[in-house]
Amino acid sequence: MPKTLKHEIKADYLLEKGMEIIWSRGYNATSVNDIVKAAGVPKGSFYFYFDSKEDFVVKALEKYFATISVPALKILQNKTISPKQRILDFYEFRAQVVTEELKCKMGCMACNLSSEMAEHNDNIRIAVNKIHTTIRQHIIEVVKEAQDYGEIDVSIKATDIVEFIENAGMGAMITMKERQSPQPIDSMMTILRNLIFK
Amino acid sequence: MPKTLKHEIKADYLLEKGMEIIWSRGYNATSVNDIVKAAGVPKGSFYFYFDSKEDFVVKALEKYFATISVPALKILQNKTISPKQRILDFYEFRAQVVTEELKCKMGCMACNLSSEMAEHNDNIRIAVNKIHTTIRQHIIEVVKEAQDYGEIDVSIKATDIVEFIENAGMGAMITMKERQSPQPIDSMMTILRNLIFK
DNA sequence: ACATAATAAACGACTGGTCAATTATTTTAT
DNA sequence: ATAAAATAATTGACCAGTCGTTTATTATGT
Repeated sequence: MPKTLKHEIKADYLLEKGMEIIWSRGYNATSVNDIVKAAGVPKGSFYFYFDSKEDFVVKALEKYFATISVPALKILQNKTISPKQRILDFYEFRAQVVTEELKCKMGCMACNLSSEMAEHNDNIRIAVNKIHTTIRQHIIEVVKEAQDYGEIDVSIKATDIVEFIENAGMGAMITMKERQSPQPIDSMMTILRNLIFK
Repeated sequence: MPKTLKHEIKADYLLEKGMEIIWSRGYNATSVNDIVKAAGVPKGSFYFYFDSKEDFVVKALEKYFATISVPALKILQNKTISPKQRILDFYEFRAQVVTEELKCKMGCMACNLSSEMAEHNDNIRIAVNKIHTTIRQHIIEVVKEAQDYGEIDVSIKATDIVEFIENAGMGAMITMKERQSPQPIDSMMTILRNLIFK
């Protein structure tokens, strides 16, 4: 099992092309053929770079986290801005990506795969859970900062409120796809600004 | 296209057996073969009772609403109990179903199908949207009652808060499946009792 | 006899995955 | 420096099985 530079570049190209398809159509509606066709690569090559379709999706999730989630998490670390404002900026940024950049169509890749596969595929379940746990931990840290700073009520535990908001975000993305409208995301941002982080 | 009693009974039997499979595995991971095998019916018969797999799923969603959602909505109509308490009872009931009866495995059928299919199948998207809209409307009515009754703060619009909570519920069910634990649902109930409907 | 209900068999297309053969690159021996 | 050997990378043809759907035929009740 070699790991030359060229090998990694081509594997990454397959991941890049395949990620979008699986993000949009899900696991079972995406065939290996769809992926190799999108990348312009012969089908036989796929199994030189990846053990299986499942292996590909786990690695695509890792690439998703690195390219989509990490940049958003960076907003939370900007110490020149107050903790509460950083959190609002973070959610504003994600809201803008899913509604404008992704046109209310695809939602979040990890949420989609979790909903479709968590019950039936442990490797995928663990991969999405790792992503979501990491994201939550980063937000919790800043909520605690905001509580220490006196910006957010300390009467409710940071972990509980973050979990609640993150769950609301997942649901809002499903509803957004269901209505083909950014309204559920906009509505959620209003609640965040006026009720949770008032 | 006949509609005798026997016809409807057998079609309903197929829906009953197939509903659970699609609820658990989703649309693309469930084959027509899986459905007819579970019902002990020859494959050819399937297309005597249903136009297509898509038609079957739309009708399975209608059956889902009638058998799963309607009994829960009845709790909201119990006028002997205060509006706020009815809402908490309603969410408590649903929490119990998904965690205990369904063992944290299957979540909500309409949410699952919405996440998987909304972007790519308009008939299914419209069917799940109809279910979710109906459920929300019933909850909104009781929230407004509670606001008139002085039990709930009127500073936030009933539609917005209900949409937010319903979205959080969807996300909590995904997280529940992802962690194989009732904790996300329990955590949400805590927030509902102590923060939203305090 | 006749319409309706029921069914097995079959359709072409597609599935995830394998594999032997071919080509490209690197290492070794002279 | 060069030929030989070894290893790595790449490929399309192919596997057995399944997909959703259609159809021709048989069974049933009137």
